[in-house]
Amino acid sequence: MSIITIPDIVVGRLPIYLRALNFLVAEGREITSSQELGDRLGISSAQIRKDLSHFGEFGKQGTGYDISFLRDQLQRILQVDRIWDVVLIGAGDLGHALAHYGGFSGRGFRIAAVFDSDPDKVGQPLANLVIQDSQDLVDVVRQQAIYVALIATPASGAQPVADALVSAGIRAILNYAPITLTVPHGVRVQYIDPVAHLQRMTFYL
Amino acid sequence: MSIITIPDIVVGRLPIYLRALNFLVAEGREITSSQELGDRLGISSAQIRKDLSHFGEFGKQGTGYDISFLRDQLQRILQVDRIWDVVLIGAGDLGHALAHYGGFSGRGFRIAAVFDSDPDKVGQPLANLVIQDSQDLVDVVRQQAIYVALIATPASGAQPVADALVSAGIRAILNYAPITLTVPHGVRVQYIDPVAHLQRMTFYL
DNA sequence: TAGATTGTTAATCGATTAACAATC
DNA sequence: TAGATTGTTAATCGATTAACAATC
Repeated sequence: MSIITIPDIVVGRLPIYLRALNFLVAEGREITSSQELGDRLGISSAQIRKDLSHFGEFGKQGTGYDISFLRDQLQRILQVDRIWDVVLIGAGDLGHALAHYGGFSGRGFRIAAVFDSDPDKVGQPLANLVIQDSQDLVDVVRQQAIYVALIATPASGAQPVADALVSAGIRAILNYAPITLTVPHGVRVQYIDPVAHLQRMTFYL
Repeated sequence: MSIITIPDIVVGRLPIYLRALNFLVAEGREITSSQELGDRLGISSAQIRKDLSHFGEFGKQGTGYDISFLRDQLQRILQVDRIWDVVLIGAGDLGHALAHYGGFSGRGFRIAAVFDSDPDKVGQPLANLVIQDSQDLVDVVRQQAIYVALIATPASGAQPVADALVSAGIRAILNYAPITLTVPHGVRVQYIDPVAHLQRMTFYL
């Protein structure tokens, strides 16, 4: 038996390729090349071809890639040729910004429920939703069969929320709280910490 | 002549180490080890020791690391033992969330100016600032000697804004717009695209 | 001292790139 | 056909890990 695994670093570049292809589609372009794509993204053309070769043959020698076709293929590979319901925990400023963000739909995601533990917020409307009580988080996530979560709570609440999410069946967490989460094997976590990104740059200034 | 360069991937982990050390300080802890730090972060102890060894010797054999001391050293290395003024462009939902975010101060940053191109927003207060006209962006950034920027505009505006920022002397850009920016050598860019992070995880679901 | 943990070396592992045959 | 660009191989490059002497 042979298990073929795709390097995670390759998976991480696919959304960037997809984003660029959508941009090219919006520009009205029909054909591109690994060279052009690489120039735009600051990635070598060889790397793009190698990355794509893990999944199949999507181009034509001498011509390049049909942009719409390659986009469809990447959407399929990343499983965003469907819409994923997402649960949002935390209805503070960041939660509000995420709830109003127009960029999820069209790229495979929809915020389907919002939770907060503040009694003053529970019951209030947020975008097209109503803020629910965090006490009901596990039940609702389980019942609605939601597998993707955004954590937008203060750092102190993030680990307990993550534990609850995992027990409710969540499989992917995007964590905005500036803390490293501990989750069981099989649950994926990505982090967004703007300060960490800034600090990575000030090193060079 | 020999140029010793630190791998960027190492620089990228330092803010994670720093964050964990601050967490340990908050817990009242005084000493830690590469083993404990690695367990918390999901990183091997060897990697942590190797990363730190690029910058000096910060530990004691048999004992480990003095948490406060190592934190101070990392702050110095990352140059966040000072406060960097940051300019924020875009006063939409995300801009509001960033302006109100309490996590910048204490980690080396302070939003010092906010800009938007919408005449209805210019002049309005936002957190402890007043939204300024994007037309004045270059002048203000230059005069206040700001080197770090947050782009929180729609995708369509991000590249022109980046061009203006570069001409104003900005050296580090954290870009929330879902688009790859083209900037001159010497200007650093980091990206935050929540959808890209989510797509990287749905691949595995 | 005995036990523990660092800093560093060398080996391993994995990712990137250069190059080119295949072919549109 | 001539020119262009893919997909793939092999070489290079770089990052991670295992192991251990040094030493607190």
